Amino acid sequence: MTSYWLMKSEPGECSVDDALAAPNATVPWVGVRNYQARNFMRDGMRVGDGVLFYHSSCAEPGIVGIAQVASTPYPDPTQFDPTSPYFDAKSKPEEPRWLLVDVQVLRKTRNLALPELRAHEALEDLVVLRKGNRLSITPVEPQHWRVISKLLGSPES
DNA sequence: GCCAACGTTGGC
DNA sequence: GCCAACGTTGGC
Repeated sequence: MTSYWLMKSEPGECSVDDALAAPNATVPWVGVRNYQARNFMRDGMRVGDGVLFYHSSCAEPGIVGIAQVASTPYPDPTQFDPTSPYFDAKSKPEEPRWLLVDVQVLRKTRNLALPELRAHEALEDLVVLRKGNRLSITPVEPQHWRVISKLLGSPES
């Protein structure tokens, strides 16, 4: 059973264009340091799950691409790198605290920005639209995925 | 820069 | 376990 997710990335860190430029349009989703978000990657995601690629902390936050989960979970290497902003001194290689998955961009879309998302009643309960939501990874209900796919103009399941 | 909302930390 | 203080996220 395929699940769907929304994953936030700051375009200054890794934009959808950056991801597209990577080999196989695939990037390791480094830097998640929130347990709930980590647990979604560790326990919830399967290879092939649908991903909405979202730009956050930028001029026009919104959904900018369709992607998929492209690996099973594995340790985020940046947690062991003292020069990385994501370094976590309390995490040991024999017991990694932070896991990630690879994400492959399938296609770039127009920017389906927040005001447009909010304008659709069918997306009222989309987790990322909920007030105070700060989670960088949130599950997406199948009906929300369908609505968003349609808005993005894809021949989508 | 502001601020609401939430997560984490640490004293007790 | 409680909770105040603090830090972070992220839209505006």
